Amino acid sequence: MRWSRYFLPTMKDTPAEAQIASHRFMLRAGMVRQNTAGIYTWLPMGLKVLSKIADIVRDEQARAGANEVLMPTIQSAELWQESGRFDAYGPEMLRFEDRHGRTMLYGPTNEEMITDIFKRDVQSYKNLPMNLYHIQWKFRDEVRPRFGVMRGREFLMKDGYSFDVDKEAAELAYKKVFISYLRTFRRLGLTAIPMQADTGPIGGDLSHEFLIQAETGESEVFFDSAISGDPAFTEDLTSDAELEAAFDRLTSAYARTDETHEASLFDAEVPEDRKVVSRGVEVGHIFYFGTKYSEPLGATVSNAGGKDVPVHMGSYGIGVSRLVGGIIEANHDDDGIVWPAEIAPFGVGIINLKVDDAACSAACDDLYAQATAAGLDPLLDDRDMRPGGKFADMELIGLPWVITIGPRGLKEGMAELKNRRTGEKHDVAVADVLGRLAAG
RNA sequence: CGGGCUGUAGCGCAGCCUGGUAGCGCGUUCGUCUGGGGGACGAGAGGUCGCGGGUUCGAACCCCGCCAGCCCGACCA
Repeated sequence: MRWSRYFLPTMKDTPAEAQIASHRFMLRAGMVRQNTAGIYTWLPMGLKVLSKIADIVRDEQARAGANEVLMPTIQSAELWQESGRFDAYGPEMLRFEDRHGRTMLYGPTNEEMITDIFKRDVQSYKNLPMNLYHIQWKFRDEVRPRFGVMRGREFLMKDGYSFDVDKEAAELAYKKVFISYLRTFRRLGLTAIPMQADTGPIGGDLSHEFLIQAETGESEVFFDSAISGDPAFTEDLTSDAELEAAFDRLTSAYARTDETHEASLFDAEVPEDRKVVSRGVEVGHIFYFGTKYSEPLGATVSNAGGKDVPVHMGSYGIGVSRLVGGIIEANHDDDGIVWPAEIAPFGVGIINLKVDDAACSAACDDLYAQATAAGLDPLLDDRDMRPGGKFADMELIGLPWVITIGPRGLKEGMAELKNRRTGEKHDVAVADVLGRLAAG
């Protein structure tokens, strides 16, 4: 992409409303614009990152055996009245009427709807286990939206739902998702620590939240530092036995948010030098809730004995749009964002220091073509601007690598290659720069 | 939803107290000089001063009402 043809409006000043780093940088780097409290438009570069995150989530859902569907944002109130949640869910749920006077709502979650979908077409345990998910916009009318996309009212979420014939099978499904989340977050460049959670308005009796550490996190977190060294964070587990063992290790160690924290237990279970007290951003939340929805909504299957039983369900959320902010919270410096490679909006930035110098522009165009051919997805800054602004903008948007070409170095056939994260700079022959980049 | 604050050009802000020609920096347009970390000079464009009402000869400014946004708290993926 050539910057001159890309809608990437950067800002030098920080809008007054942005308080935290991720919000500031997302506005300054031209990723989002706020429309009204807690509701944002995603501009091209922000959307690109959002899509990359969603694609990684999809990829990992597929690996875990889940099927993607797409349910609507707008729901009828009827199913919610059947489940009893229409009255139980507070004013956070946006309700309204259509022209016929039917009560509608903008879905804050989809348990009822997926249960209804399921029950129409699945009648036998032979079709189980089943895990269906979608990635869809949700709306929760938060009293006080803040922190940009980290706590908006409209947000993109992956929500998945598992269906099993009994509690034992359902718990295995839960554990599989638990482990798959570790891998998903790892690919996003994050260590998300699973913590024992309250089950909240979704309901149920087994629940974990996944939190990444960040100064600006909304929850206070307490955990045993030994957890983050567990091999389950870095290794892939294949057998059910390995998976269950990892689940047991991770869930038996102390890791709680302020909601469930018990100081006496923390003191008793965790040696002083392994105690971590910090803040975290919740990026995932999983629940096992048994037959809470299948019973009232009549979602039953025939079991092996020929008897109809309500399905055991779990639901599994990942805050996709929130992750964009969360990843920036965990990956930035004073100058801007520092993207993890896999979700960086472009693989490399190329700065043309002097666009009206024919040789310089030719060298940049050539390098741009090569980088494109190599699948690096480069962003070429071909704007007629002074160097200072270009450097500052490039740091702000945080691409992992930046190649700078200017007339001065070009006389010697040299370009500069800079690593955004480490700040290391090297003068490299233009002909070798992509090879050097590939070598790390 | 309690408490506090703010709405003036795309962004950041001054002006309001003490009513009288709407300003500054950045950005933006054109030109010239520039060109390795947000440059200089010159010339422009851009504003129903959040909305409605009131007071007044006259309101960005004073008064009343409303709306929106932000911060702290409670709440939340």
